[in-house]
Amino acid sequence: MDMTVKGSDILVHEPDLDLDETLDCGQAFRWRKIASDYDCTYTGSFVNDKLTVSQVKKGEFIFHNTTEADFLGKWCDYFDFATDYSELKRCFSEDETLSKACAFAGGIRLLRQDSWECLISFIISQNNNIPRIKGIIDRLCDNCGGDFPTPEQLAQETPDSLAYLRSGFRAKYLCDAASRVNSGETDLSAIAAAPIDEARAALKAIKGVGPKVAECVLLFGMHRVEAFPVDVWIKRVLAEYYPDGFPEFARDNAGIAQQYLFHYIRNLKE
DNA sequence: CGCCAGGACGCCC
DNA sequence: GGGCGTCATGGC
Repeated sequence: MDMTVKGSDILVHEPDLDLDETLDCGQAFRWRKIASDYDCTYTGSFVNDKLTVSQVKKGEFIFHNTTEADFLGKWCDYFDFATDYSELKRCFSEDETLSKACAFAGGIRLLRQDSWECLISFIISQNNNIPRIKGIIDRLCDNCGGDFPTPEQLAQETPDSLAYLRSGFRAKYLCDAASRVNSGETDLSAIAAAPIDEARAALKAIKGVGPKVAECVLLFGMHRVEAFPVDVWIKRVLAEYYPDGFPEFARDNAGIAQQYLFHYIRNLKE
């Protein structure tokens, strides 16, 4: 990645990024495509820091109204620009299916998201579809003036007071998660640094957090790239292409491989 | 209309 | 420990 400052914008060159593939692949739910004269433009947030970012053409981006300090201190990390995805894809391409998945959507990057927002978002995601997940999270943030609620804010709610979310049976899970995080009973920073099995167990102590949601929080919210969320789509990939198990060589970055595979299988028409 | 969704829980055996 | 019905809601 290289960057140059141009007025109030930051121009970025990064071949291993595609905004559509990265911001609309089911890892984050608060990015919205807006009309623009560029290839595509998205507006969204990291915690409560807003950003509008455009893809001018393949591999070329504009981070609008961003200072160099903001870019280097925040967005550079969020987009995981320090990681060499070309090297990762070369490694993955040893496997035939992974090779196809990387070729299909080579511009996916694993965003380094906020653990609290991820926890809440993926509790909402269970047995749900992506458009409706986005809608519920929209209503949650609209209720907080456009920002994502803090643990303290959400801990004051009850399943009844969250009825406006229309999140169904998940509302009671949101309340349990908020209560535990707000009280300190669940320490997300400590979990992020804990051995992976210990971290899994601590997350699953929260009501409504099972194996799948725990893996998503570890992967997307704590950047534990060895975490491997298995949903209905990945189950299909494993059954169809990996009857003898997922390749050992990709295990340390299984979560990133999972992102390529998830996007690949979901968009494969036949 | 019926089937499904980036699942987890509670109960049963 | 594994299998199955249930849980709200709405996208398609």
